[in-house]
Amino acid sequence: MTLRQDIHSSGIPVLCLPCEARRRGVCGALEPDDLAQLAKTSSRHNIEPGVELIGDAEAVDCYSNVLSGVVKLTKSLSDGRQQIVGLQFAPDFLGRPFKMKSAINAEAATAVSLCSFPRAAIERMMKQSPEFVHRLLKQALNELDEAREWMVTLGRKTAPEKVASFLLMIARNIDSNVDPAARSACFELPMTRADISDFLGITNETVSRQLTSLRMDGVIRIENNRRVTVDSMSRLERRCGGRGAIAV
Amino acid sequence: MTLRQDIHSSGIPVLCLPCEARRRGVCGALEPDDLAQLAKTSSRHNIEPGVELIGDAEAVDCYSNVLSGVVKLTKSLSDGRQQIVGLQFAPDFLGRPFKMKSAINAEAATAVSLCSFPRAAIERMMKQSPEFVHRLLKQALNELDEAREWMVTLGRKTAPEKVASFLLMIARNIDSNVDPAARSACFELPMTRADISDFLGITNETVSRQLTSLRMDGVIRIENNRRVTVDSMSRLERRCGGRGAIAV
DNA sequence: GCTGAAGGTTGATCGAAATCAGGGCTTAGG
DNA sequence: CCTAAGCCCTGATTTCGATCAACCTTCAGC
Repeated sequence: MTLRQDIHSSGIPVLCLPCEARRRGVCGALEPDDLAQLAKTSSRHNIEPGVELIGDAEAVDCYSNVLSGVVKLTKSLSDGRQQIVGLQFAPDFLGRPFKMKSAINAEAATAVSLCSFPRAAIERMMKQSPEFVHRLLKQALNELDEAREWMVTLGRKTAPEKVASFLLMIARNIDSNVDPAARSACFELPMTRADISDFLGITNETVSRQLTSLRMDGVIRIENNRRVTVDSMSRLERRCGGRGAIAV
Repeated sequence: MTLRQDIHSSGIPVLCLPCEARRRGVCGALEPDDLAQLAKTSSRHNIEPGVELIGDAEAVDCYSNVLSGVVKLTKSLSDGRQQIVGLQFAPDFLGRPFKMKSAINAEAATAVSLCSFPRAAIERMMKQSPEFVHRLLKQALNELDEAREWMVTLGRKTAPEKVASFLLMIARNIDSNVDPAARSACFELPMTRADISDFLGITNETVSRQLTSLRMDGVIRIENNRRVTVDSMSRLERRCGGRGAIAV
C-alpha cells in the first residue's frame, strides 16, 4: 500500500516519506528534488496547547504544515469579543502568502506538531513549481468553502443546531476511524467550551446547555468533559438544521 | 494615463483595452497573446437583477469576469433559511475551479454585465500560464479574508453594528468617488432590505429599524429607499463595533 | 491536608432581536 | 380609474440566548 505510492521514492527525504503532507497536503505537488530542496530548510516543532503561532506579538516569518493536532485561527474586536474563523487539521498548510500583517491570530488548540519552512523557501518554491501554486489554490478554495459553510451556521442556525453542526464537523475531521460514512464516531473535543462558543458565536453557558441536552436525549455520550461518543451519526445530522444547500 | 500602461498594447484585443479586469482582475496576469487567445472564446452578457447565474437549475459551465454590477453568492438550508456568503463586485472573477457542484448559488443583485469564458478555455489558461493561477490564488485569498471578516460580524456583532458594518463595506466597494479615505460617501444600495438581512443573519424588520435609527441620529441620509449618503464616514465607523483585529 | 485557579454545569432573570400584524408607497396592469 | 404585488416601515408581543450568579470538579502548588 505504501509501496505503490513510493516506487519512485528515491530522492525523497527520509523525514518526508511517512508524512501525510506528501500524500494529501501541499507537498504532494512537489517532485522529489524540489521536495529535497525544501526539506533542507525545514524544521519540526512540537507546540503546547495555548501557544500563539501567528499574532501581533511575534510576526513569525514562516509557513508550516500541520502534522498533528488542531490550530485555531481567530479574529478579535478591540473590545475583546473574539471569533474563531477557521480550524486547521493535519495536513493543512498554515501561513498566508502575499501578506505580512494578516490581522489574524493562530493558536495551538491542542498539542500541535508542525513542519515549518522559512518564508523565502516557500516563495522560491511558488516561483519554480506551478503545481505547488496549484495546490495552494486548491487549499485556499477549500478553506473558502468551509468558511462559507460556517457563515450559514453563524448567521442562520439556532444554538442547538450550531452545537450539533460543530460536533459533526469535528467527528468528520478527527474521528479515529477513517470511514467518512461511519454510523458512529468517537473523538476528543480539541478545544474548551469557551473555544467552541467563540467558534459558534454563542456563549460557553449555551454550549454547555446544548451539550447537556444532546446527552440527555441520548444523541451523544461524554466522558471527562472531552471524550465524545456519537452512537448514531444520522441522529446527530438530523439536529444540524436544514441540510445545507439543496443543490444536487 | 491610459497611455503609460498601454505602450505595448499591440496585440491586445480591442474589447479588452478599456477593461477593468485587465487592470485589477485576473486578466492582468496574461500576456497579450494569451489574452488574445482567451478573448476569442469570450462573450459578453447583460443580466437583469434577480437572474440566477449559478445554481441547482442550470449548471452553467463557464467562468466570468464581473464588469459592472453586484453578484450575490448564497447558500440555503433545506427549510428555506438563506445566507448570503459573498458579494462580487467588478472586476471580481466568478466561477469555481476544480468543482462542478458548488452547493452555492450566484444571482445578479443589480443589473450585471459579465465577460464569460467557457470552462475549457480557462482550464487551458491555467495550464499554460502560472501567473494566471497566481492571480486566481490571490483572488481566492482575498475572498477568504473577506469571508472571515464577515464571520466576525455574523458571530460577534450586534444588529446595529452589523448594519453599520454593511454600509461601510458597500461604501468602500462601490462609492462613486474613488478616494478610499474619503470623509463622506454616496451610493446606491445594491440590494433589498431582505437581501441585506440575509447577508447579516438578521431579519428585514431589524435591518429597517437599524437604518431608521442611523437616519434619525444623522449618520446617514436615505432617498428613494436605495440612495444612501454618509456625511461622516468616521461616525459610521464608530458604529461598527470594536475596530476589527487590533493586529498592528 | 488546604487553597486557588481554571474549566464546566446549572438556575434565575433580562434583553435584543424574532415574530406577528398592520399599514404606506410605488409600480404594473386591468 | 382601481387593484394587486413588491418593498418598506413601524408597533406589540414573544422567545431565544445572554447575562448574572452559584456551585462542582480537577489539578497544581504550598
